[in-house]
Amino acid sequence: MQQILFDFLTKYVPLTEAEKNAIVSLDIFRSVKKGTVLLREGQITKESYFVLKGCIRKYYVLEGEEKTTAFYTEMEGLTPHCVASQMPSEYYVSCTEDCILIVSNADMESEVNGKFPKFDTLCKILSEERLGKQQIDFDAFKTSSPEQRYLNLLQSRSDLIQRVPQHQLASYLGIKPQSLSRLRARIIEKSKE
Amino acid sequence: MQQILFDFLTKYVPLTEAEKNAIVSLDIFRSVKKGTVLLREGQITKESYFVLKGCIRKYYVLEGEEKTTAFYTEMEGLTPHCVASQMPSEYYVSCTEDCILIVSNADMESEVNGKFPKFDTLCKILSEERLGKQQIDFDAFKTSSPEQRYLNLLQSRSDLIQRVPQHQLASYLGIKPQSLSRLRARIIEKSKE
DNA sequence: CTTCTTTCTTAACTTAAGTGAACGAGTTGC
DNA sequence: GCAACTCGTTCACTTAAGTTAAGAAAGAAG
Repeated sequence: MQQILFDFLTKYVPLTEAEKNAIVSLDIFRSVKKGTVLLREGQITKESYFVLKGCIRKYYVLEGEEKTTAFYTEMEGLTPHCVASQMPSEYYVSCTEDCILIVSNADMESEVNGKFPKFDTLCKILSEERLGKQQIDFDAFKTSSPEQRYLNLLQSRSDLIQRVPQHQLASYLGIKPQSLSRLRARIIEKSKE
Repeated sequence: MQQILFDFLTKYVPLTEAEKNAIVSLDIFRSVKKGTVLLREGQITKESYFVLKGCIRKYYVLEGEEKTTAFYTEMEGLTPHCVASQMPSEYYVSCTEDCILIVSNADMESEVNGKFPKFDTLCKILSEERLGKQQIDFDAFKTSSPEQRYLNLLQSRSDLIQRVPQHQLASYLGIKPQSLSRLRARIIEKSKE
């Protein structure tokens, strides 16, 4: 399991054996059961989550309704907003599948950064990469209709459509579950012609 | 003008006189006329833009139509996706007003970072702050209707509604100009009751 | 000042998403 | 095995956004 992490990291920066051992000694690997809530609305945490296996989900509860805004799967990470702001979280984070996660602590990170400046560079690269990717995603969302968004998802992250409940997918696409059902029926109808 | 920049920067990290002089000597301040296109689709640039005064706008041209996805006003910055990827840009950047900008070059930045490691820290803080803010914005966009988005904009960035053409605002809200007109009329109608 | 263009609004009509309700399939728990 | 629950789908109806077109208002150019 650790090897998966090292394979991922060394794509960005080379790591010495000492550095690898330092990472392992942090004891950050954690197995989590499906349905576990990692963060609740109102909580303040210093933990960030990185998915090695499985899928975690971020959602708001607005007027009693769950609104899913993001899924994180293999090799994707989530640092809750409240980690930086130290304000109560506006949203929940939970596991939609059994997961193997890396759970890291903000304090711990700064300590590691002190010892290995390389990690600072790594964090900067990763955060800028994510910022760029997210901007593209946001732009695509703004400029397309629900149907286009669904077709787009089918292209870019078709695994999500298989592994995630439809009603969670719906709010991820910015619509209601009924509309997603209808939209899918419409697409199938079109493809028959 | 330079003082505005220093005031902004020293909110994040303290700066020595030497560092301030180093910044000034880079000759990065630029006055730009309204309507100037800073980046075109298909171009590859290494320039980032930071707005000291005025407003710049990011837009796609899809099927002959302009789709505005972001505005950057005072103390906001834009690093085009193509700076990191070195792939042709998918979008345009232009000035919606006369602007005073800081135009910085990726090569230049790494040079400055070498001399003053503090700037590396500053970049990391700024990029993480922007990432967090953008995630919140994206979530709010996904979980709300066009009308709610407009009311939200009225609260959080009412200046934009005054200073930016309606048809650009419309695609920023993910709708057509006609729908924005109608939506505004609807809101006024409601408030009369 | 006049002309041309861009921008904004309004209207009628079409299309798609929201809403509320109902139904069957699959789970869970007793 | 049966009741309770969740989940996905379908239907009828309502509401809002897309589309096409036309006209008024404001700006820019000559």
